Amino acid sequence: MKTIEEQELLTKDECAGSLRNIIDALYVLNGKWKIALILSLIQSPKRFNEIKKEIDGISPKILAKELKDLELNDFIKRTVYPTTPVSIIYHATDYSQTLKSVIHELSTWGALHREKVKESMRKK
Amino acid sequence: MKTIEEQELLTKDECAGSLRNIIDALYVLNGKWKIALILSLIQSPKRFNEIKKEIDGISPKILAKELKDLELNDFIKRTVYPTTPVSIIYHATDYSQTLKSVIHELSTWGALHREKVKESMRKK
DNA sequence: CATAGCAGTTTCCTAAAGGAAACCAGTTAC
DNA sequence: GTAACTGGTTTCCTTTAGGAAACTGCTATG
Repeated sequence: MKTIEEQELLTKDECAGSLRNIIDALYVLNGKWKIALILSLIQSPKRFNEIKKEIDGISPKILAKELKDLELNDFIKRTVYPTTPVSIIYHATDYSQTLKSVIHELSTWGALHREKVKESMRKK
Repeated sequence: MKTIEEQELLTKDECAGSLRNIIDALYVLNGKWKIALILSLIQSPKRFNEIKKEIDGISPKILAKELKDLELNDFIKRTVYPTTPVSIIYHATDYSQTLKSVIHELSTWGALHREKVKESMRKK
Protein backbone atom coordinates (compact mmCIF):
# COMPACT_ATOMS: atom_id res chain seq x y z
CA MET A 1 0.00 0.00 0.00
CA LYS A 2 1.19 3.50 -0.86
CA THR A 3 0.42 5.51 2.23
CA ILE A 4 2.61 8.54 1.55
CA GLU A 5 0.15 11.36 1.06
CA GLU A 6 -3.11 9.83 2.03
CA GLN A 7 -4.92 13.08 2.71
CA GLU A 8 -4.69 14.04 -0.92
CA LEU A 9 -5.65 10.70 -2.34
CA LEU A 10 -8.91 10.38 -0.51
CA THR A 11 -11.38 10.35 -3.37
CA LYS A 12 -10.06 7.40 -5.30
CA ASP A 13 -9.43 5.13 -2.34
CA GLU A 14 -12.50 6.27 -0.56
CA CYS A 15 -14.53 5.46 -3.60
CA ALA A 16 -13.22 1.92 -3.97
CA GLY A 17 -13.67 1.33 -0.26
CA SER A 18 -17.13 2.82 -0.25
CA LEU A 19 -18.04 0.62 -3.13
CA ARG A 20 -17.04 -2.53 -1.29
CA ASN A 21 -18.83 -1.34 1.82
CA ILE A 22 -21.99 -0.59 -0.05
CA ILE A 23 -21.97 -3.90 -1.88
CA ASP A 24 -21.50 -5.68 1.44
CA ALA A 25 -24.28 -3.66 3.04
CA LEU A 26 -26.73 -4.25 0.24
CA TYR A 27 -25.91 -7.92 0.24
CA VAL A 28 -27.54 -8.44 3.63
CA LEU A 29 -30.24 -5.79 3.23
CA ASN A 30 -31.41 -6.75 -0.25
CA GLY A 31 -34.91 -7.70 -1.24
CA LYS A 32 -38.27 -6.13 -0.88
CA TRP A 33 -38.95 -6.76 2.80
CA LYS A 34 -35.80 -6.83 4.95
CA ILE A 35 -35.56 -3.19 5.96
CA ALA A 36 -39.29 -2.96 6.42
CA LEU A 37 -39.23 -5.96 8.76
CA ILE A 38 -36.32 -4.61 10.76
CA LEU A 39 -38.08 -1.27 11.08
CA SER A 40 -41.26 -2.96 12.21
CA LEU A 41 -39.48 -4.97 14.88
CA ILE A 42 -37.42 -2.00 16.03
CA GLN A 43 -40.72 -0.32 16.69
CA SER A 44 -41.92 -3.19 18.87
CA PRO A 45 -41.48 -6.96 19.22
CA LYS A 46 -44.19 -8.93 17.48
CA ARG A 47 -45.50 -12.39 16.74
CA PHE A 48 -45.63 -13.98 13.31
CA ASN A 49 -49.20 -13.13 12.50
CA GLU A 50 -48.89 -9.63 13.90
CA ILE A 51 -46.05 -8.95 11.49
CA LYS A 52 -48.04 -10.47 8.68
CA LYS A 53 -50.89 -8.09 9.40
CA GLU A 54 -48.63 -5.07 9.68
CA ILE A 55 -46.52 -5.61 6.60
CA ASP A 56 -49.08 -5.39 3.89
CA GLY A 57 -48.93 -7.99 1.16
CA ILE A 58 -46.28 -10.32 2.49
CA SER A 59 -47.08 -14.02 2.16
CA PRO A 60 -46.39 -16.44 5.01
CA LYS A 61 -43.78 -18.24 2.95
CA ILE A 62 -41.80 -15.11 2.26
CA LEU A 63 -42.23 -13.87 5.81
CA ALA A 64 -40.89 -17.13 7.24
CA LYS A 65 -37.94 -17.04 4.86
CA GLU A 66 -37.08 -13.44 5.57
CA LEU A 67 -37.34 -13.91 9.33
CA LYS A 68 -34.96 -16.86 9.17
CA ASP A 69 -32.59 -14.83 7.10
CA LEU A 70 -32.69 -11.87 9.43
CA GLU A 71 -32.15 -14.11 12.42
CA LEU A 72 -29.13 -15.73 10.78
CA ASN A 73 -27.67 -12.28 10.25
CA ASP A 74 -28.35 -11.36 13.85
CA PHE A 75 -30.81 -8.58 13.16
CA ILE A 76 -33.67 -10.22 15.01
CA LYS A 77 -34.18 -12.87 17.65
CA ARG A 78 -36.90 -15.51 17.77
CA THR A 79 -37.94 -16.37 21.29
CA VAL A 80 -40.33 -19.11 22.32
CA TYR A 81 -42.19 -18.48 25.54
CA PRO A 82 -43.51 -21.62 27.24
CA THR A 83 -47.02 -20.39 27.71
CA THR A 84 -49.88 -22.65 26.71
CA PRO A 85 -49.91 -22.51 23.81
CA VAL A 86 -46.38 -21.29 23.22
CA SER A 87 -45.93 -17.68 22.19
CA ILE A 88 -43.28 -16.98 19.61
CA ILE A 89 -42.00 -13.45 19.70
CA TYR A 90 -39.65 -11.82 17.23
CA HIS A 91 -37.72 -8.79 18.35
CA ALA A 92 -34.97 -6.57 16.95
CA THR A 93 -31.50 -7.09 18.39
CA ASP A 94 -29.08 -4.37 19.43
CA TYR A 95 -27.37 -4.91 16.13
CA SER A 96 -30.49 -3.75 14.32
CA GLN A 97 -30.12 -0.46 16.15
CA THR A 98 -26.86 0.18 14.31
CA LEU A 99 -28.95 0.49 11.16
CA LYS A 100 -30.90 3.43 12.49
CA SER A 101 -28.95 6.15 10.71
CA VAL A 102 -29.01 4.21 7.46
CA ILE A 103 -32.75 3.81 7.80
CA HIS A 104 -33.12 7.46 8.67
CA GLU A 105 -31.13 8.68 5.67
CA LEU A 106 -32.88 6.29 3.35
CA SER A 107 -36.23 7.43 4.62
CA THR A 108 -35.37 11.11 4.29
CA TRP A 109 -34.10 10.60 0.79
CA GLY A 110 -37.12 8.47 -0.12
CA ALA A 111 -39.40 11.31 0.88
CA LEU A 112 -37.38 13.80 -1.15
CA HIS A 113 -37.41 11.46 -4.10
CA ARG A 114 -41.14 10.97 -4.01
CA GLU A 115 -41.63 14.73 -4.04
CA LYS A 116 -39.32 14.99 -7.01
CA VAL A 117 -41.17 12.29 -8.91
CA LYS A 118 -44.49 14.02 -8.26
CA GLU A 119 -42.98 17.30 -9.39
CA SER A 120 -41.70 15.89 -12.65
CA MET A 121 -45.03 14.21 -13.34
CA ARG A 122 -46.77 17.55 -12.95
CA LYS A 123 -44.53 19.05 -15.59
CA LYS A 124 -45.24 16.40 -18.19
CA MET B 1 -62.17 -11.08 17.80
CA LYS B 2 -62.16 -9.01 14.67
CA THR B 3 -63.07 -5.63 16.13
CA ILE B 4 -59.64 -5.15 17.69
CA GLU B 5 -57.92 -5.06 14.32
CA GLU B 6 -59.20 -1.66 13.37
CA GLN B 7 -57.74 0.15 16.36
CA GLU B 8 -54.32 -1.28 15.63
CA LEU B 9 -54.16 0.23 12.20
CA LEU B 10 -54.20 3.83 13.35
CA THR B 11 -51.31 3.89 15.79
CA LYS B 12 -48.33 3.59 13.49
CA ASP B 13 -48.12 6.68 11.32
CA GLU B 14 -44.44 7.26 11.81
CA CYS B 15 -43.49 3.75 10.96
CA ALA B 16 -45.76 3.60 7.95
CA GLY B 17 -44.32 6.85 6.63
CA SER B 18 -40.74 5.70 6.97
CA LEU B 19 -41.68 2.42 5.46
CA ARG B 20 -43.19 4.02 2.39
CA ASN B 21 -40.17 6.26 2.00
CA ILE B 22 -37.79 3.37 2.24
CA ILE B 23 -39.75 1.25 -0.20
CA ASP B 24 -39.80 4.16 -2.64
CA ALA B 25 -36.07 4.73 -2.20
CA LEU B 26 -35.17 1.09 -2.68
CA TYR B 27 -37.41 0.91 -5.69
CA VAL B 28 -35.11 3.15 -7.71
CA LEU B 29 -31.84 2.05 -6.10
CA ASN B 30 -32.37 -1.70 -6.27
CA GLY B 31 -30.13 -4.19 -7.97
CA LYS B 32 -26.51 -5.05 -7.79
CA TRP B 33 -25.01 -2.13 -9.69
CA LYS B 34 -27.02 1.10 -9.36
CA ILE B 35 -25.36 2.66 -6.35
CA ALA B 36 -21.94 1.55 -7.52
CA LEU B 37 -22.50 3.21 -10.88
CA ILE B 38 -23.76 6.42 -9.33
CA LEU B 39 -20.77 6.49 -7.03
CA SER B 40 -18.41 5.91 -9.93
CA LEU B 41 -19.91 8.74 -11.96
CA ILE B 42 -20.04 11.10 -8.99
CA GLN B 43 -16.31 10.61 -8.77
CA SER B 44 -15.79 11.57 -12.40
CA PRO B 45 -17.64 11.47 -15.74
CA LYS B 46 -16.74 8.47 -17.84
CA ARG B 47 -17.33 6.73 -21.13
CA PHE B 48 -19.00 3.35 -21.54
CA ASN B 49 -15.87 1.26 -21.71
CA GLU B 50 -14.20 3.18 -18.90
CA ILE B 51 -17.09 2.33 -16.62
CA LYS B 52 -16.98 -1.27 -17.78
CA LYS B 53 -13.32 -1.45 -16.81
CA GLU B 54 -13.86 0.21 -13.45
CA ILE B 55 -16.88 -1.73 -12.31
CA ASP B 56 -15.51 -5.20 -12.15
CA GLY B 57 -17.63 -7.98 -13.58
CA ILE B 58 -20.43 -6.02 -15.19
CA SER B 59 -21.42 -7.22 -18.66
CA PRO B 60 -22.11 -4.74 -21.47
CA LYS B 61 -25.74 -5.76 -21.60
CA ILE B 62 -26.32 -5.07 -17.94
CA LEU B 63 -24.28 -1.90 -18.04
CA ALA B 64 -26.32 -0.55 -20.95
CA LYS B 65 -29.55 -1.43 -19.19
CA GLU B 66 -28.54 0.10 -15.89
CA LEU B 67 -27.28 3.29 -17.53
CA LYS B 68 -30.60 3.71 -19.35
CA ASP B 69 -32.43 3.14 -16.11
CA LEU B 70 -30.33 5.65 -14.21
CA GLU B 71 -30.77 8.20 -16.94
CA LEU B 72 -34.53 7.77 -16.90
CA ASN B 73 -34.49 8.43 -13.18
CA ASP B 74 -32.35 11.51 -13.69
CA PHE B 75 -29.33 10.28 -11.79
CA ILE B 76 -27.00 10.49 -14.76
CA LYS B 77 -26.82 12.23 -18.12
CA ARG B 78 -25.61 10.78 -21.39
CA THR B 79 -23.95 13.37 -23.58
CA VAL B 80 -22.75 12.88 -27.13
CA TYR B 81 -19.87 15.12 -28.18
CA PRO B 82 -19.54 15.58 -31.95
CA THR B 83 -15.89 14.72 -32.15
CA THR B 84 -14.70 12.24 -34.77
CA PRO B 85 -15.57 9.67 -33.75
CA VAL B 86 -18.25 10.84 -31.35
CA SER B 87 -17.44 10.66 -27.64
CA ILE B 88 -20.23 9.55 -25.37
CA ILE B 89 -19.78 10.70 -21.82
CA TYR B 90 -21.89 9.71 -18.85
CA HIS B 91 -21.88 11.99 -15.84
CA ALA B 92 -23.72 12.23 -12.55
CA THR B 93 -26.41 14.90 -12.30
CA ASP B 94 -26.96 17.26 -9.39
CA TYR B 95 -29.71 14.95 -8.30
CA SER B 96 -27.18 12.18 -7.71
CA GLN B 97 -25.52 14.49 -5.21
CA THR B 98 -28.63 14.31 -3.02
CA LEU B 99 -27.77 10.66 -2.46
CA LYS B 100 -24.45 11.48 -0.84
CA SER B 101 -25.57 11.12 2.76
CA VAL B 102 -27.39 7.88 1.98
CA ILE B 103 -24.25 6.56 0.32
CA HIS B 104 -22.14 7.74 3.20
CA GLU B 105 -24.30 6.07 5.85
CA LEU B 106 -24.58 2.90 3.85
CA SER B 107 -20.84 2.81 3.40
CA THR B 108 -20.14 3.44 7.07
CA TRP B 109 -22.55 0.74 8.06
CA GLY B 110 -21.18 -1.65 5.46
CA ALA B 111 -17.71 -1.28 6.95
CA LEU B 112 -19.06 -1.89 10.45
CA HIS B 113 -20.96 -4.89 9.23
CA ARG B 114 -17.95 -6.44 7.54
CA GLU B 115 -15.98 -6.09 10.77
CA LYS B 116 -18.79 -7.76 12.63
CA VAL B 117 -18.96 -10.65 10.19
CA LYS B 118 -15.20 -11.18 10.47
CA GLU B 119 -15.50 -11.06 14.25
CA SER B 120 -18.21 -13.68 14.37
CA MET B 121 -16.30 -15.93 11.99
CA ARG B 122 -13.29 -15.80 14.27
CA LYS B 123 -15.44 -17.00 17.16
CA LYS B 124 -16.76 -20.03 15.31
C1' DC C 1 -6.28 -4.38 -46.05
C1' DA C 2 -6.27 -6.14 -41.27
C1' DT C 3 -6.81 -5.06 -36.74
C1' DA C 4 -8.47 -2.71 -32.80
C1' DG C 5 -11.43 0.23 -30.24
C1' DC C 6 -16.03 2.26 -29.32
C1' DA C 7 -20.80 1.72 -27.81
C1' DG C 8 -23.56 -0.93 -27.51
C1' DT C 9 -27.44 -5.08 -29.20
C1' DT C 10 -29.02 -9.79 -29.64
C1' DT C 11 -29.70 -14.40 -28.28
C1' DC C 12 -29.79 -17.85 -25.08
C1' DC C 13 -29.54 -19.32 -20.65
C1' DT C 14 -29.78 -20.07 -15.22
C1' DA C 15 -30.88 -18.68 -10.72
C1' DA C 16 -33.30 -16.27 -7.51
C1' DA C 17 -37.25 -13.57 -5.92
C1' DG C 18 -41.70 -13.51 -5.05
C1' DG C 19 -46.63 -14.83 -4.89
C1' DA C 20 -51.18 -17.80 -4.47
C1' DA C 21 -53.27 -21.49 -2.51
C1' DA C 22 -53.54 -25.43 0.00
C1' DC C 23 -52.20 -27.82 3.84
C1' DC C 24 -50.70 -29.22 8.71
C1' DA C 25 -50.45 -30.17 13.82
C1' DG C 26 -51.60 -28.40 18.01
C1' DT C 27 -54.79 -25.79 21.01
C1' DT C 28 -58.75 -23.56 22.58
C1' DA C 29 -63.21 -21.47 22.56
C1' DC C 30 -68.18 -22.36 21.48
C1' DG D 1 -67.60 -31.82 17.49
C1' DT D 2 -66.29 -28.13 14.91
C1' DA D 3 -64.61 -23.83 13.94
C1' DA D 4 -60.85 -20.74 14.46
C1' DC D 5 -56.26 -19.28 15.61
C1' DT D 6 -51.09 -20.05 15.76
C1' DG D 7 -46.81 -20.57 13.22
C1' DG D 8 -45.58 -21.92 9.86
C1' DT D 9 -44.55 -25.65 5.31
C1' DT D 10 -45.37 -27.35 0.66
C1' DT D 11 -46.35 -27.07 -4.09
C1' DC D 12 -46.68 -24.76 -8.19
C1' DC D 13 -46.12 -20.92 -10.78
C1' DT D 14 -44.44 -16.30 -13.04
C1' DT D 15 -41.33 -12.60 -13.16
C1' DT D 16 -37.03 -10.50 -12.82
C1' DA D 17 -32.10 -10.24 -12.49
C1' DG D 18 -28.15 -11.28 -14.29
C1' DG D 19 -24.51 -13.43 -17.12
C1' DA D 20 -21.81 -15.44 -21.44
C1' DA D 21 -20.90 -15.08 -25.98
C1' DA D 22 -21.45 -13.57 -30.33
C1' DC D 23 -22.28 -9.88 -33.26
C1' DT D 24 -23.03 -5.03 -35.35
C1' DG D 25 -21.79 -0.66 -37.64
C1' DC D 26 -18.60 2.73 -37.39
C1' DT D 27 -13.89 4.77 -37.37
C1' DA D 28 -9.06 5.14 -36.82
C1' DT D 29 -4.44 3.25 -36.96
C1' DG D 30 -0.53 0.64 -38.88
